[in-house]
Amino acid sequence: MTTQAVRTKGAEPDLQMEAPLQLGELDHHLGYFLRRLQVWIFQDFIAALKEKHVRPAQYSVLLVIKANPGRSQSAIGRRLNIERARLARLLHDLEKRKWIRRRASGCDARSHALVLTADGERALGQIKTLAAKHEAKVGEYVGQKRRAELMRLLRDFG
Amino acid sequence: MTTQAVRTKGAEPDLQMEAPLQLGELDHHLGYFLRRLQVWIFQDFIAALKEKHVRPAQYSVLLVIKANPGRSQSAIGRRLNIERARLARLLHDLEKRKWIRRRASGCDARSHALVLTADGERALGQIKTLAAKHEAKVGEYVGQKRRAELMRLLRDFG
DNA sequence: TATTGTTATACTCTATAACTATA
DNA sequence: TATAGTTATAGAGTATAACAATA
Repeated sequence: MTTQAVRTKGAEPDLQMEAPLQLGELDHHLGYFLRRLQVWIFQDFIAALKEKHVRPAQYSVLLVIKANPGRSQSAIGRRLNIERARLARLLHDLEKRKWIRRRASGCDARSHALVLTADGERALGQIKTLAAKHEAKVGEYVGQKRRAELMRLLRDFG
Repeated sequence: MTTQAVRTKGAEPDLQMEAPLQLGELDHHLGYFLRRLQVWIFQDFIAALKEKHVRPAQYSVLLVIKANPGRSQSAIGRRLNIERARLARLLHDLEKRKWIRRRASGCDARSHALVLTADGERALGQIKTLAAKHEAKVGEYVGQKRRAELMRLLRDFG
């Protein structure tokens, strides 16, 4: 930290400072900046939900099942852009916790109708409380006005 | 796709339509929407750079080394938020391709001074051309105006 | 033939810990 | 003691392919 010091004209000789690193062309890539904020938010979410052992993808699946009870795995997967192989394992885990049930579809013997169990509803209630606290922290970090603008600009891609 | 049909009042009886899935509370989480667009952009980037076998993280490291020749691994890692263990392996791979060199630092025997090789400069030139085409596609997908607004709102977090 | 869901494999990325050599 | 870099391991996410059952 003290090597390769850069002396700026007016700076104290003893105060050795590193030149800040430039981003180069990275500065013109939207994906880079999206990624940086997304990672910060997901890390905060994971920390906030750690006690419940719920990851972002699991949370999103629980919410979409609650909002659309009885729908099939393929429908959920299409909505959230989760690959069916991955969703199968994710749901297997949620079923082991007794948070969801896969019922017979009735219309199509190939597909399952996904629903939350009573346990799942209860757990999701607690999870939502933690997620709301997390989202409040996001608002502080990003700024309420900027958060609202980002939501408006990004909503079309969800 | 034809089961669990929902008949809307004025719709043709034969045209069976699925009700679109609701997002539930997910609709109020900035992280979800950020993630959806970020994933789209990264998938497009990976496809665009497939022939060069360059992943987003590798690209970002190459650009930052070029913009800041001679800096240490820890400096690069801090700037891009890449963990030092992961960066060590990433650089090992770039070194195998002869795109970068780790020189002795001169000031601190523990650290390496990272620089691009002539091969690396050449490769990066071609890579940048592909990345620019990709970024143009991002502009089309997102909309030029929206892209500019997002850049402005997100730049602080990069 | 196409779709739903399952299992399996491989690769990337992330998170840790343990280790060395230097500071 | 702390930092720079390396190696190893485990977990999550992603991308495939192959398969059985059903449409």
